[in-house]
Amino acid sequence: MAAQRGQRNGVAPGAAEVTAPIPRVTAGGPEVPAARDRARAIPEAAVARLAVYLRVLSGLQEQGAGTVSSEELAVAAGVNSAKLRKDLSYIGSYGTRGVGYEVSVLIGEIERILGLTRKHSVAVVGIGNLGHALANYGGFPGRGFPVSALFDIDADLVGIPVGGIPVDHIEDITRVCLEREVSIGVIATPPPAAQGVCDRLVAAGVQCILNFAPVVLQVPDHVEVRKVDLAVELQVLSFHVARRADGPPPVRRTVNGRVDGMVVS
Amino acid sequence: MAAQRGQRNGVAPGAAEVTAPIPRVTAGGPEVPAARDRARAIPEAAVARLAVYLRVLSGLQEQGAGTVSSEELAVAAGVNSAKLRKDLSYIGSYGTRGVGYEVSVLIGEIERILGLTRKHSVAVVGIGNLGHALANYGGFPGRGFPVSALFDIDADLVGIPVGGIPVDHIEDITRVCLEREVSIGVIATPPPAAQGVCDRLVAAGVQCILNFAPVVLQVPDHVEVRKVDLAVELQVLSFHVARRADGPPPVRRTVNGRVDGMVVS
DNA sequence: AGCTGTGAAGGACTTCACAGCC
DNA sequence: GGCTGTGAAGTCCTTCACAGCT
Repeated sequence: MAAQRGQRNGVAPGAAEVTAPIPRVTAGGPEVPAARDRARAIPEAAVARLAVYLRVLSGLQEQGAGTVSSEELAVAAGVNSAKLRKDLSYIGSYGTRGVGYEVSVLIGEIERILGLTRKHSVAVVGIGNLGHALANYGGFPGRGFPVSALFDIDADLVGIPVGGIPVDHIEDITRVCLEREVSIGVIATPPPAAQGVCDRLVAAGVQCILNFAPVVLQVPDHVEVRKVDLAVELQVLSFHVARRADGPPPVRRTVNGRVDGMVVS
Repeated sequence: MAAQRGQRNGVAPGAAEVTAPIPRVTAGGPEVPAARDRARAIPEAAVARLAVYLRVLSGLQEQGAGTVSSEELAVAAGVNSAKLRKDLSYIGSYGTRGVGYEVSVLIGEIERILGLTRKHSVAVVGIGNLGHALANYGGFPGRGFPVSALFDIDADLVGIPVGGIPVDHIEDITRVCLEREVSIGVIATPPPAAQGVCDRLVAAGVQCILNFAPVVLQVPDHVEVRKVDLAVELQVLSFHVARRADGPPPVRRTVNGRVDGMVVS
C-alpha cells in the first residue's frame, strides 16, 4: 500500500520510482530516450495546464479562430507565454514561427496526449448531494467521460435513475464496474466509507480514482489518485486572509516608525 | 487585472512580487528576516499539507491520542516523515526530541497559522446541483467556515432556504456580502456567468474566491483565487491511463496471448 | 536509543533570453 | 519584424542525513 500520489505538488517520491522508466543504463551507449518516453517526460504540472489550454482552444475554435499566438493563448489561460510555449514543446512542435499555432492542430494534439481520443467510463460512488450533482453534470465535463455507473449503500436508492443512470447497490460494484469497463472511479461518500469503497474499486480493476472525501486514501502503487478537498481549499484561502491581516502588503511593517531604515512618518 | 494565481503550482510570478517582502538590501547588514515574516516563508505546497495534517490530528485526538511521532503522522497523512517535519518546522518547533509532538499543541498551532481562530463567512453563488450540495455541506467542511449567503440569478429561487439559508438574488450581492462580512466567495455558476459573478464579488470586497466554474478568472492582484476543476482532474487521470497503455506497467500488455513471455490463456 | 529540527544537496518546475525560421 | 522552440539560469520544493536534545 502506498499513499496517494502527486496531488497539488509533484509526483510522489517513492511511488514515482515504481512507474518511472528505469534509469536505463542501456548497454553500449548513453541514454537513448525512446520516442515513447516523451509522454513520461511531461511534468505533471504541465499536464494539468494542457487540459486548461484545451478548453480555451475549444472556445477559440467556436469563435471561429484559425490560429493563435502563444501570447494570446497564454493570456486566455492565465499563464505567461514562456510557460505556455514550454508546455506545448513537451508534446511536439506544432507551431509556425512568425505566425502562431493552428487551433485545430493544437486541439488534436493535446487531446491525443491526454488520451481523450478514447472514452473513459466513470463510476460515481455515493449518491448524496454531491453525488447527485456529479451524476447530473451530464456526460461529465467535456465529452469523453460518460458516467456509466452509480452506486450507493442505501437500498432505497437502488434502481432510481439519477441523471439518466439507475443507481446500483454498492455490493455489486465489482461486477458492474467490470461489465461496464469503468476506468475512473469517483468517490463522493462520507469520509468513513471512502477507504472501503476505494478498496472495492481497486479490486474491480479501476486504476484511477478521483476522491472527494476528506480522507487520505491508501492505494496500491499502480492506482492513480487525485483528490478534491474542499476543506483544504478553504483553509488555504483562510491562510492567505490571515497573512494579509498581519503582513504589510505594499511596504514592510513599521518598527518604531521606521521601515528598513527609512523614516516613515 | 492579473490572471489567477498559485493554483496547482507555485504562486504566480509577477503577482508574488507585489506581496513578497522586497528583496531587502538593507543598508548596513545582512538580511534580517523579521519573526513575522515566518508565515510568508511557508511554501504554498506546505500550507495545503498543513490542512491535511490538521484533519489527521483531529482524528487522532478523537481517538484519545496524546502524542504522535513524525513517522506516524506522516503515514496517516500520506507523505514521508522528512517532508512532514520540514513542513512543521515552518511554523515553529513544537515537538519534543525523542518523543514526538503533542497532538493538542500541534492542532492549536496549525489552526493559528491557517487563520482558523477567526471565522470566515462564505457566500455560495449559483444554486444549481453543485451549489445545493455546497450549501448543504453544513457549516462547510470543518467548523470555521459558516455559509452565510447564497445567491442565484433565478428569481424563483430567491427566498427559498437551502441548507437553512434563504437564497438572495444576485443583484443584491454587493449589499448582502458587505452586510454579512463575507470573506470567501464560492462560484458554482455556469461558465459564462463566472467572470461576471467574480467581478461582483470583488466589488463587494471579497478577497478570496474558490472557483468551481471551468473558466480562467481574471482578478486584481490582491484577490486570491483557487479553482476546483473537474474536467482538468479527469483529463489528468485520462493522461495517466493513456501513459499506462503505451508504457510497460507492472506487466506488459498481452501480445498473441502472451504476457512478457508467460502464457496467459 | 529515539526522534526532532534543519543545513545542504538534489530535483522539479519556471522564467529568461535568444537562436532559428517564417 | 514577428513568433516559436529551447538551452541555460533561476527559483521553489523535496529529500537526505545528521547534529542536537531528551
